[in-house]
Amino acid sequence: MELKPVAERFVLHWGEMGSTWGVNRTVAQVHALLFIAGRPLHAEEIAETLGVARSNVSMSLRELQNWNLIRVVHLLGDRRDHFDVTSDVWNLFRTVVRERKSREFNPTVNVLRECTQSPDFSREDAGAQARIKETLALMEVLSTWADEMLALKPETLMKILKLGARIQNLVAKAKRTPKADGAS
Amino acid sequence: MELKPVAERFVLHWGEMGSTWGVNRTVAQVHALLFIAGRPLHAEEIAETLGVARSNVSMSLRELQNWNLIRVVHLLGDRRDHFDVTSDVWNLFRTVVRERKSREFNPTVNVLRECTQSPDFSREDAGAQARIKETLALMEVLSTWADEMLALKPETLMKILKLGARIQNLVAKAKRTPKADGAS
DNA sequence: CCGATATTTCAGTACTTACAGAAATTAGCG
DNA sequence: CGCTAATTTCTGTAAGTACTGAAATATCGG
Repeated sequence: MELKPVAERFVLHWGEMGSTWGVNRTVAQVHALLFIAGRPLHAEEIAETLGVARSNVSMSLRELQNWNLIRVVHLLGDRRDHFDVTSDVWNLFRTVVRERKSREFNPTVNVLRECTQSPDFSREDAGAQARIKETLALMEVLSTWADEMLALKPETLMKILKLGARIQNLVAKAKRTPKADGAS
Repeated sequence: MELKPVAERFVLHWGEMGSTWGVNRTVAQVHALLFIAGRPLHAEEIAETLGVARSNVSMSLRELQNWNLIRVVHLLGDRRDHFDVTSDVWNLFRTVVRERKSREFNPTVNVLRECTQSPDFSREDAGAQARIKETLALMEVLSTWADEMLALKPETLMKILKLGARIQNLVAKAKRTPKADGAS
């Protein structure tokens, strides 16, 4: 497949960002290619288009599957696996956030919990104890909040995002008239 | 400086997470050590405690300064630079989010903008054009939202976080009675 | 069940990044 | 202005990661 100029730019940029996003260049490029192609591609076609080894594509596809970003599909009369990525950016966004949370956030919450529950915890300096507790408390609030936001319908979430900082007015109002927050 | 068991666990864990957070092990360990110590440390003390080369600490401290996570302080009668990290977890959180946004998010927003404005953009498949535009639109909404949230006072932000998914009730109510969202 | 095609695994190599130790530079102090 | 302590920069090496090409395995059609 020949990429048109903007598609090529997109794929190359996605690849460059990969390292800051925690995946390698090829993985990010494969993802970008599938996203821009808008139809399922087979490994051979991906390898040719990106100019990387077939085996490298195989590994990258597996990695993308671990991220829940792609799925295998089959076309009638074609034995080859084809790979499809969601073209819904909301879905993409939510999957990435969910995965990164579980890789970059949850492990630390767990360790901090273990730290505070350890019999050795009381032997630490008072200040250190306090900072660990505060860190854990903030992370737990953020974790719960993120899970709840991820569970909302995209339209609802979008409304909240677009409201932006004006949200504070609603929160302030809710405080004055507690009934306003309803029950969940 | 001898680390007590929980502090050691904390520092080692922070170091292990470093790679998923986009910094190397030593950088994350130095940060963890300063955070847990709760007082400014000089490079020599850091190197000894962590068991790494003095020069490595120097590079790591520079990196942490690039992240706006530490600052140099001086003690009376001591020529050496001492390094202090904010012990306020809210500050830490906001700095990290701000920095990661500017490294992992903003560059892509810029490239996508350039893509859509390129004269070659119209030559792409209609579907590809649409997906790039949608991606850009979502990222711009998220970007604005994040900047606004980062600008709020911690107490306000905390209230919003604690409200969690119940926020949608306020948003729904605001829609029914538009005055409720006030003006900003 | 055989042959052809598709896919995965593996071993070696190239590339990148992290690190130590030495050398060079900077900054205070007498 | 020279001496000493502190810090940074530099160079080589080690460790880690990504990638290729080949070999092994699996899958499907006939």
